[in-house]
Amino acid sequence: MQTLTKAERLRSRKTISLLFEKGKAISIHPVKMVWMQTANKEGVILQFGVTVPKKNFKRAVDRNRLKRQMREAMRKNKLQLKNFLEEKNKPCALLLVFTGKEAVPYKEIEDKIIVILQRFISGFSN
RNA sequence: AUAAUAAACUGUUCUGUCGUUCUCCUGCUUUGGCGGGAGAGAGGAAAGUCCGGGCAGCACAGAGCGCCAUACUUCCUAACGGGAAGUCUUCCGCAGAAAUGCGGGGGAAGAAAGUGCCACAGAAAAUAACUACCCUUGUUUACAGGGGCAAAGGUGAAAACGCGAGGUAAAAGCUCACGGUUCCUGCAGGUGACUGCAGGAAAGGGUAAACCUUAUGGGCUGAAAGGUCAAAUAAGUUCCGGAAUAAGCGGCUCGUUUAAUCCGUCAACUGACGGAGCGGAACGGGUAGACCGAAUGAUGCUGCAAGCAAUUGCAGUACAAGAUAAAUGACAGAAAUCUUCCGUCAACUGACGGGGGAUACAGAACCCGGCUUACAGGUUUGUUGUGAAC
RNA sequence: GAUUCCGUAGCUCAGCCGGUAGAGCAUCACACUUUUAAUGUGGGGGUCCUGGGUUCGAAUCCCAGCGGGAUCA
Repeated sequence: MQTLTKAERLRSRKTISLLFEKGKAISIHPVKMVWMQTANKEGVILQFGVTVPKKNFKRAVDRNRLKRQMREAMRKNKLQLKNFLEEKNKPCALLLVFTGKEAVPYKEIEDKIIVILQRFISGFSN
């Protein structure tokens, strides 16, 4: 299912600030992913959020568009990750940060996110 | 016809797949959710946060001082530093010999209440006097002292009303004619700023986006305001109730008096049903949280009327986003508009076919009224240039 | 969402109640030295963020914009 429900979004301010403090990062230009394990309170195996710094993109329109594209790429490609995490029973929180200075086409964002997820899965096993 | 420029209006459409927020209907369920269907889902500037309000909390006897903002007139408005219509003045463009007219931009309380400042140059930058001119004293030319004057010279952004005549030792609004400026008075027009005419007075550089004076307005803070709840409660859902409710009085588990609402449908003079609201019971989530504030309003649209207009009144009609690490999207295809290239027809402009490119500025964050700024393409109007025809 | 400050030489900053824009470091040339560094002497380098306005005159005063920073749970 390529859905994206409210429970799958990372909404807690506390978790987000914790992620920036203690989370581990995987970076492939122009996207950086911060992740950490969480306690499985709500029965959700995976929570993620997206963010674009205001410093690099002044216009709200540009930021919103990049966030939508990243969210869309995640929505399409998260199924494999979800199954993997369910096998291990290790709930995780992810945060995707767009670190590039200029906007890139959607295709590139999607490819890079797929690479990041694969690296995350292979790195998590070890 | 075309190009430039200014203003106003407008702000691309459709289909497919997957997905998202809210509302309604519905199925399953461990009551937490999961699935299906339908509907609604960014702007003219949502932006900048430059003004003005609503709203909320706090403060508050009255007056004064201080601080901030505004400043021609009349009107509009909830209010405004906004808007409309005007007055005077100045600058730019065009027409014209000029007067003046048309279009556009700026300015206008007070410099005649007081204080300050005006570099360099210049005698002097605001109680003027260097050269020069005139009178006079020292024996005479020269030179020096005293006095008069402000016409001529040069400096400067700016030099003490302009010009002519009279006048004088030499001069000077010192006097007079003409002209200009400011103020006062009267008359006429206008709601008014102001304009015209007549009379009188005065000589006074600039600067208030220097201090300031006058008038008017402003209590302070800002939704991160503020409120309810938070380890068993709030919101919500389901079921039940019909005076269970509210206020006052009486020491008060109760009694008594008064009041007992609003909306919709059906019936018909007083009821029934449903909902809001009220009471009770059960269930009931998260934890930097939930809910209220918070989506019916100075609201939009249409028509009529008043007004030059901004705007206002009346009637009808509509309900039109509500997110919160923050929804309204991603991808693909087609159409439309603009532009460019090639080919054909045709003949200097277009038609047809094909290929390429572009479709802006920009994302609600409590809500309104303005202002400012950004903006592809299109439409309309004004001005100017060029070309053609008459 | 709200409040507030700043923008001047390549860099860090003065100058900000108006009158020709400066300092330190850097850079260039010369001297000193066998050479380099250090030192000394001299020089160059500025749309004072942009546009408009007030004024005789604006980096400075006023208005609008652009860019950057800080604070408020």
